[in-house]
Amino acid sequence: MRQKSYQDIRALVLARIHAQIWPPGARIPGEADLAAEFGCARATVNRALRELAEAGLIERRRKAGTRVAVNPVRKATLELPVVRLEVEGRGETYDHKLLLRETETPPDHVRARMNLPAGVRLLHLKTLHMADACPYMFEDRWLNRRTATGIDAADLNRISANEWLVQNVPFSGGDIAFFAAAASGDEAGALNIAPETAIFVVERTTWRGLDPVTATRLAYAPGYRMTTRI
Amino acid sequence: MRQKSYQDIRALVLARIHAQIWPPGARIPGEADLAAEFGCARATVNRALRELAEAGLIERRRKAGTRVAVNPVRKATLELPVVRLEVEGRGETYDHKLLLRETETPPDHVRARMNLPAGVRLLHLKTLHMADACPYMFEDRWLNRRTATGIDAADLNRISANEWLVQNVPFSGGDIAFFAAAASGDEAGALNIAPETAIFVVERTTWRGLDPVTATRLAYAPGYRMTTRI
DNA sequence: CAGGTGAATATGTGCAGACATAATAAACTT
DNA sequence: AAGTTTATTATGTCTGCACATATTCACCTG
Repeated sequence: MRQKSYQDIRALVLARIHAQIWPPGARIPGEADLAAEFGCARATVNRALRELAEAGLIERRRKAGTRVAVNPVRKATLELPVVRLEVEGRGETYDHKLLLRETETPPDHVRARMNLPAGVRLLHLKTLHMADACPYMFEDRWLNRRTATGIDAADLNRISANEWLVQNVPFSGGDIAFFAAAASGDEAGALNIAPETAIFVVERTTWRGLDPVTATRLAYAPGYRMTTRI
Repeated sequence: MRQKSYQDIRALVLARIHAQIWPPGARIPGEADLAAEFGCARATVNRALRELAEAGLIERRRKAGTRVAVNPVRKATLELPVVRLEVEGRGETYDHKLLLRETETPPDHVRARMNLPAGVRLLHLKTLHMADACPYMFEDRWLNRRTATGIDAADLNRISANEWLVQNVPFSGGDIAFFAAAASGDEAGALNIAPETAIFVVERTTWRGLDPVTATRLAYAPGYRMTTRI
């Protein structure tokens, strides 16, 4: 290891933390010191430490220095791909059925989530996503035509609303919630399971600036596991 | 905005993507060009674009250049703090009860998750975590004494195993799964709910190098929502 | 025309130096 | 002694330059 990369430095620092040479809470040498010790530029040390800080393993503050995190808040990154790619990524064939497409007045909890005034009418979609011809996920979506312009011209039997949106309506942010619920009659019927079965639910609201784009409730068929590594 | 920071550049590029000046799939100018246009160093542009790439909004390849992602795989980062901090962070008072502490032979599925040979005996812990004196989460944990050395000396009535581990056994990685399940008798009893109620479950296995440290199943009380923003 | 080869090019990373900024510690004042 | 100002210091970031590396594309060759 003649020339040291920032990844090498990161690994070296991580090793010392794991070996408890620098135990939790301890202050580690400054960037300049480490650069001198490892024989590289301070910028290189900086990048290594910055990444470790982003991962929650160390805490950095100006003047105060860098210390090993006492309660390392592990950050898990979940990838939220388009459903089709998620299914195809596992080698299964994807398909979807549009079950409902109506303009309706949304229930209050949806209206509240989207921060819209009373009386608005939204496009309501219900879609069943399938993997290898088996029910995979039931999607209940409310769409704001003001931000999702062009949705009425889309052929949602060919391309799912999910996919149409990511490709056509760039959004700036969103809220996501994951929880467990007992399957509603609607969901049980679509997924072909008994009502009240425990299912994994994802609720997502996306925004374009301050304007809501869409609010969705994704009900996954029993057995679904969302996984990641840290 | 006399001097431009990498955050400014990032925002400028993001704005062009949102405004569809650079639509999905389009190739954007090279770093050198952008640096010239924005009047900053290439390194600054590089950092801005690197962060956007990490967020999944653009895709970069050497020689091929940078293009706007067609299917932006949104990455949600979940913070997984120690239970106590999660509860206290919401202004509730935390408490926990150690319900079981035995050395036992783990069931096969646990043994498989931890990649351990048949016949091993592990420390088995059951803990009920509470928020404002109400059952909050039931934790079923199996611990490997080889990696979690010192656990037998810990006073797990004062500090939860969860917290003892993060502070004493640095781990190098782990697998996490989130899913919904019907509450088992054990879980229903501890959480004081009806059996078969839909609950949110997190299963985590952590490793130190190639050696397993612990395998846990966290069963959250009904109503629990794991949330984040993207 | 198939297939290999090498030049061209965009990103990836390293370095040294400089200044900016935040937070602490020390000095000073009232 | 308490509060305020000032100096110090470690991290944060920018610049300009250099070289590394992965691809692509054009070209050559059989």
